[in-house]
Amino acid sequence: MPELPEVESLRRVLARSIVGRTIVSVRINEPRLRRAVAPDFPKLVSGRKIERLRRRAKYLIVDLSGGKSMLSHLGMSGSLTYRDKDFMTGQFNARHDHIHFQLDDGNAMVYNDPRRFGLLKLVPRADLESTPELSALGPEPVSNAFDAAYLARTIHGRKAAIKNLLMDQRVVAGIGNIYAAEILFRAGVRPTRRAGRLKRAEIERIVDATAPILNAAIDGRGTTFRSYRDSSGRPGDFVTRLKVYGRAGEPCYVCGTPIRTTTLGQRSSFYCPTCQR
DNA sequence: CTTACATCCTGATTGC
DNA sequence: TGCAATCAGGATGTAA
Repeated sequence: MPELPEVESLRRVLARSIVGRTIVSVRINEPRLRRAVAPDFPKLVSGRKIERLRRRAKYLIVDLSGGKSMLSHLGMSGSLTYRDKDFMTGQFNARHDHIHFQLDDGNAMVYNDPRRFGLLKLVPRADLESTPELSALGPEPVSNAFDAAYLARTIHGRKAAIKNLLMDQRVVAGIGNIYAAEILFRAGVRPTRRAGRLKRAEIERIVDATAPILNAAIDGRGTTFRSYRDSSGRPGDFVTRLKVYGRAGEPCYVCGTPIRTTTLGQRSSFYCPTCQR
């Protein structure tokens, strides 16, 4: 379920505990994720030191000693949690704990994913940019590369709904269903609008709304709508600041009009029919 | 190239 | 209460 803010929050919290640690062993309980984890994964990861944690879009990249990086994506229901050997022992439901990373300080990191839509693979660091998962990604939404000129050029002539294109990782990388809804509310643009018909001013408002929404979500350590937890098991706070997502029928905070819901690209969409045109 | 849609899978919630 | 239908933060592969 994680979008960019959840993965970034995870990266920041997890980094404090695991950077500098060495992975002494890896146990695979269930290799069948969206694609199967390679059988030689444990052998190749064991003995490697964790040098750095990075994020690209919704991917977490764990740089290991020896020149390889672990590329991970949490899919809809994945989580990477830090298990303190003294503090958290026995407090977790171990169901769906698919991959267990034993660290040299006695603590552990566990990949848990009920729906198994996630990804864990090892990639030579030099090949990261060309690996299929990352090679076609659009710009980071919180970066200078994502500006009005870029977005205007990219969606020019497109007939798809703007919300679907904001969630298209090739257009801009890291936005999912929750934050697409929130960004469009802040921009005052209805999610169903055909992207190619947007005026320049509307495109500018979308771009201008993006970084504040995502940064505020990161500050709140992400959104816990149903089950997201950060690496320490703590829920995110941004749910209390959602303006439209999950608020069908409730009054718009700006104008009081009931929030509406509709379906776009098989995902539910929320918007204020008054504030968003 | 673009768009629409099914599909992978389990669990929580909703509706009758 | 019980059970079935519906929905869930995502990405991809196929077809049109």
